[in-house]
Amino acid sequence: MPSKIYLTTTLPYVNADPHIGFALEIVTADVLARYYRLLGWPVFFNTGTDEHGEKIYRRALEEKLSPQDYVDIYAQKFVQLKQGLNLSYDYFSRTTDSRHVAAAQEFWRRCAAAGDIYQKQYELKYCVGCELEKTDSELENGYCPTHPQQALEVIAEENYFFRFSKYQNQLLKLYRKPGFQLEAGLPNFVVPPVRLNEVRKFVERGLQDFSISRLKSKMPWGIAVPNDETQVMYVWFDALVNYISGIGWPDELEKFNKWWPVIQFAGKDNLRQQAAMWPAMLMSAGLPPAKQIIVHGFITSNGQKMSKSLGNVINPVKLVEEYGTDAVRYFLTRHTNPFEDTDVTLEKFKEAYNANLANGLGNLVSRVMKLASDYLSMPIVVSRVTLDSKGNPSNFLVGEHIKNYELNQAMDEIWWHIGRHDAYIQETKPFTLIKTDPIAAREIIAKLVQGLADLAVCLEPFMPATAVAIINLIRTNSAPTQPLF
RNA sequence: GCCGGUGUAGUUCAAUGGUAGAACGGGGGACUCAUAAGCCCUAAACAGUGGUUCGAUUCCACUCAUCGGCACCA
Repeated sequence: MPSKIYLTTTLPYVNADPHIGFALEIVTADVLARYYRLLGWPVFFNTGTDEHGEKIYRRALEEKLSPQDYVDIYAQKFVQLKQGLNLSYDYFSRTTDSRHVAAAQEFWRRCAAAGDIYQKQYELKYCVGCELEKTDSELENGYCPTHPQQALEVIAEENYFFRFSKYQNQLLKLYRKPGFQLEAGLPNFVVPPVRLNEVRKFVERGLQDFSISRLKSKMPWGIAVPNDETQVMYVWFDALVNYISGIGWPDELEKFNKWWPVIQFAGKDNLRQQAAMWPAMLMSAGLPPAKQIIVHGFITSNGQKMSKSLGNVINPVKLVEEYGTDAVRYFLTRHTNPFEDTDVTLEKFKEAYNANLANGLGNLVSRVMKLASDYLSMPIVVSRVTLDSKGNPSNFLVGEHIKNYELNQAMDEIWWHIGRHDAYIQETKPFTLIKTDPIAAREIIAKLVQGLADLAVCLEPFMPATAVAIINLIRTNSAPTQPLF
């Protein structure tokens, strides 16, 4: 069993406000980070922002800002999530940081030294109507869907390419190897299995080398290619390197070696880049691939992708402002599917909030602590998390679900215990018993308080501030002065 | 077109070769420590058609529906 863990999210692209889908990803990673810290593991948790590339360059021009000013403003919105979502990451990687830039260039040199970078004509299709480059997947019958009358211009440009094709067999071998926290010996470099299968099928079909640079004269907003003034790195190549630059590569090798390899969280739209292209790049640079990649689904709303025009956008920052950090963390961890798409509406959020936070957890804390503060003369001394000889928590009410990234099931278990506490109060009626048998009643109340403390420990990775609030009430033997939710 | 996933109560999910469980929501009841909260009871579902089998929701085939992948948008 490893004694340390390095976790990272993908770096969101800063061409828009933080999306609820990214909030899901980073909260999931945060729960894992907090959970392993609770077990006493050294944890390094990385996140950040992806700040180069054409889209950002264009957005900056549109907003009449320099690209650097633009990304500074937008990166700030992502930095603010730390407080809003109570995130415990250790490092925030910005791909415009000078250290990252230097690392990306060194990474390029390593790949080049391995003979995996070469120059080639890259043909791109350009729609004059849109004034945009088009990819094949955007076209319908070879024409731009919005300008089907106009033929596309084909522009050839000299780019650098990465020898992806060379790594097909090594990737397939990687997909067969058991990964982390393996179950029944199954390969799990990518979780869930359906996504591992998807990327394996993709690689089996054969790999084409991909372009990793752009002409600087057309798109200057990127990291300079070493020894070529005319080219900048394509944003993908640069951004992925943050997973190693964030832990000191290449300058602080001791730190790098301590943490690498990484456990990555990513959306399903990122599968190919994260699980095929990036491992191949690492192999080329002579570095081991990631330990595991956890792939989550999307959050939809009323069955559709969120979009401004549909008016179904759920903004995580606004949700936090209205309902509080832990309510949002609660919802994202319990009421979403860890691996599939989840439909989220404000109605569902409110329903879950009322049923499970206000009427469930919040009410239970009130009723138990009211009993305790009324009838116990001093605070109950409660135990925090305790570990057995194997390093597993022994008073933790949640089984293997967190390790398996099934946060919703872990939360279901916790809420089952909350329900048991309510039922126990109903069965034993300490509020009546206190009049006839105060000793027995106080024992029941003390038991309830300890139960609350156990719940607080379990909740700590998911809802850290709530866990602290519960423990503080227990320590001072007092009922909440205002509702928790 | 090719490949893969899914289809179970109003909703979100679960289980199982011997006729299905939970949560939320709905309906009813007794109580009162608590945030008119909680507890108890209750109505409510296996997409369709065939096949294998003593017996299928569970296995197989097909149909229908639905979601995803099939490379340079990050």
